[in-house]
Amino acid sequence: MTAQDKKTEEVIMKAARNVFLKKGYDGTTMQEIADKAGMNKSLLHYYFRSKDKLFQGIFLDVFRMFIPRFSEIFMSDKSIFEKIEEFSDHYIEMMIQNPLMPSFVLREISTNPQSLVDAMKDMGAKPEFMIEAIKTEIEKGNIIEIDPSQLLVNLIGLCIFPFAAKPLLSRILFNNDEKLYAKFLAERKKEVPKFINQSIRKK
Amino acid sequence: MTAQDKKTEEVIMKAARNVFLKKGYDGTTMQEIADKAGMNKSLLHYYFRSKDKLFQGIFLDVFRMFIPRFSEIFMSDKSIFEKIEEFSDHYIEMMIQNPLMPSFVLREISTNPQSLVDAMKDMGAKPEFMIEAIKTEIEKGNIIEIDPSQLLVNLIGLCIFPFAAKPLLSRILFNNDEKLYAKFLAERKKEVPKFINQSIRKK
DNA sequence: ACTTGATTTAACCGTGCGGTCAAATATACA
DNA sequence: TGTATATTTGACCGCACGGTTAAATCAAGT
Repeated sequence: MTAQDKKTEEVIMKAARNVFLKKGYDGTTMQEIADKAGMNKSLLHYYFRSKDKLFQGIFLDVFRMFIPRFSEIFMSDKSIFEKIEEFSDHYIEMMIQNPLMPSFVLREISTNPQSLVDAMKDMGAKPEFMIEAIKTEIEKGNIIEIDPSQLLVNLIGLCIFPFAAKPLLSRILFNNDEKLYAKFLAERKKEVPKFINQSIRKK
Repeated sequence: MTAQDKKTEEVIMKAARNVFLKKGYDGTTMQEIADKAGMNKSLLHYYFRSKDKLFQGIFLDVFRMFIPRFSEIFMSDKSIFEKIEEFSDHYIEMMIQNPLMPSFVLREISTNPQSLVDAMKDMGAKPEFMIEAIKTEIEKGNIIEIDPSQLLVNLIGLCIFPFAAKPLLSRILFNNDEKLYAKFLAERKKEVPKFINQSIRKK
């Protein structure tokens, strides 16, 4: 009962996640999810009351993958350079494993951004920690003077952007050669922190 | 006749652009465009045969704004540092004027990326020029060794990302204070090239 | 075996979508 | 002014959407 219950629910969630990730909320129909899950459309409404409820669950799940190590990495006692290396490595690898996530999140954040920010805070992701960590490093003279918000956005942007713009970039840069683009992304795990640290390290 | 014609067509285009930019292709209905344009829904089909045709026109128009100065900037005989400054300044300013463009383009590129790349090439945007320009600078020893593709993606990403992620970033960093976020974006016009040039300049 | 409650199905509902069409109106020219 | 042509409208179509419901099926306890 409960076992079968969990299983059905998970089958639905998995199918819904795939379709929502690919097509976004508006582009997805309950029928398509039901087909992919191999069951009747009514069953989706039996387990999740509405398309909206189903989506909220999926979206929070996906978004949650972004959050947890955010603060953790920045609260360690390692150097800022190592933190940036760890951050880049961890998040780029995660997005290599889940390449549709960035576009999906960027696409859907405009719908209800506030609830997302609230969810973030509930999960314990406090960006102030990161801002503070950067500020401290500047005061200690370990890195050059820079607006911490600018640096933080640089770091996040450099990691996420190549995934969000993949359909264009892979064609423009590599004639749509998947292998080459995968290699390009993998190299960014080292390239991004190198690029940043070169910029902020005192000469 | 032609004058009124142009006017109606432009009214439609403008309304369509606004709605499409905000809600994307799937989230937009012909009825809403007609309402915003203050006319009958059938008139949209009279001027543009279908939702798809109307969208294609809008999208190419919007996308075209991104392209023209792309190659131009990189083909001048200025230094690579100045090119990066010009690029950042021009494109960030353009996105400040059209803040919905980045999310819109990123959202819709997955639908038919190839036709976009073709359109780009038709417009004379040859990314190879930029890649070559960077390669030359490396060979001349003006900047450090770096994969030109990586540097190019860094530049573009640093410019675009803060616009694509605005709903989240403005809340996380500035408690959703529009004025503060506008200031943050304006500062990036100087901050991005400074950040990049610091990283690639030989010590 | 029978009953009870949870799960799954098929048939259906109202709504809003993109799109069509014939009639009405405005425009231009003779 | 009359007529042909371009523009604009309102009524309508078929369809697929999200969602509901009542009946069928399944699982478990007695």
